[in-house]
Amino acid sequence: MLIEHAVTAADKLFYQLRKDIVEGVVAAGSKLSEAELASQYQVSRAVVREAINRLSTSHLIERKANVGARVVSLTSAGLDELYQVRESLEGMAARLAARHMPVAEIQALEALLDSHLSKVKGEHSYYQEAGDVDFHYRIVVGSQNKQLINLLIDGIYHLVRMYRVQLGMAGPRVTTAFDEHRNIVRAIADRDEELAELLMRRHITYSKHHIQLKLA
Amino acid sequence: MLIEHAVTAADKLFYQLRKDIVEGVVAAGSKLSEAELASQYQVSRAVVREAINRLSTSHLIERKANVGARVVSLTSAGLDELYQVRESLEGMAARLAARHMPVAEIQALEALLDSHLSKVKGEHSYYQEAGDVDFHYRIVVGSQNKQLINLLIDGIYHLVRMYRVQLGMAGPRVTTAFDEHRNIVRAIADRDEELAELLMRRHITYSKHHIQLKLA
DNA sequence: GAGCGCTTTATTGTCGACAATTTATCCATG
DNA sequence: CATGGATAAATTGTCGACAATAAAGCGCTC
Repeated sequence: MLIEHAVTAADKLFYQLRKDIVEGVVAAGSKLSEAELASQYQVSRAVVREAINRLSTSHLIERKANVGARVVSLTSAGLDELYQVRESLEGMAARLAARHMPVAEIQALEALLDSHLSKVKGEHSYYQEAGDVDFHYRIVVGSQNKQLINLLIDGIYHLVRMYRVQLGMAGPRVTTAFDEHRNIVRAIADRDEELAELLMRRHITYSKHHIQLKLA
Repeated sequence: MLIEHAVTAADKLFYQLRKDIVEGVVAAGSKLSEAELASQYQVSRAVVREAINRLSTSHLIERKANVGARVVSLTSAGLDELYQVRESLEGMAARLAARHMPVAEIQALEALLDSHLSKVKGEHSYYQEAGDVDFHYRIVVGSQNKQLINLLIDGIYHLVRMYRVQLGMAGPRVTTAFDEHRNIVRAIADRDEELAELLMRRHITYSKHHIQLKLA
């Protein structure tokens, strides 16, 4: 997983807030008061404002002039829209990864799946969280399209995680998702662009249905 | 075209800077000095910083901590990456527009093309600028996917325009693009999702090739 | 003369205070 | 009692000054 090093105070608060929002520590739909956050985190309002501004890049908040910022709400329609975009972009990422991903990175990805396999047998919890994120993350990077990488990694991924974390994602899907990952990597290793995109889109569709069960 | 009403001082500066960057008044690759901009536009550094932060959402600048912000540079590779993403997203927008766009909006879009047709015969300049932007804009809105709308309208569209404006876009393409628009609208009116996406993707590919001639 | 380290300069980051705007409260009026 | 408007409170927007960091300039050493 990528390590984002916080150099400035606004960085730290931004990462902290993003984490808290994704994990629901700061509730969805709640208002972000600048003064409140400033005293709570012991920083000036300037850094709070900067952190909030950056959160809007991740589509985690909505800001209105002279009114303030609110954490986005999680809705069924919102999940649909998000996953439509995600399917399109990540499908393309898988296609481009099949075209451009260096063999070294592909082998590393296969090794990652191997390490996941052993862990899946024991504890189910690890895999579906960090493991799945890491898997998708590597494929996106493998696409070698900076525009796409930014859009997904800095953008909608966090909102995706927010839906997944807060609406839960347990059950038998853990292991079936693993097989889907296997097949996607195989398609990439075979440089089969069509299949890689198809499998990735299908994988994401399954994932959406799984989340929607909780939402409906 | 959507009217973005500037309510705060940071809004105004943001829109102004975005316009200046897209049109090349502020050169691509140049550094954005906070102090310089503050005195130049007669505002405090706080609003300059806020405006610059928002520009990064549009992918028009790159910011490094403790160093500053630079306007992005226009490269051939960057154009490729941008248009790969654009093709994917706008292709999907056309597909969703064919599925969801209200008939009233479709008729308005057809009327818009009619009005363009008459103007194309006389002066070529109008159509390719505002006309084309307006056309794509309406289809994206017609998709009725907020996530997608934000990504395109507030995001990569401005970078797309930056490439087009600064690398030029003259020549015989003006009229052929008009026919492509016609066919896309027809597919949407026919609710033919597959064809709408296909034609949109092709349309964007043509557009890219046309720009690349200037860049190579 | 080239390269390294220190000092100086310039630029960004952070802070607290004030201004402008919105929201809440309260009183008057029908 | 509901409603509307004026006032008061709270919140965001903007400002100028100071702190921290990075870049530039300078002298020293080899």
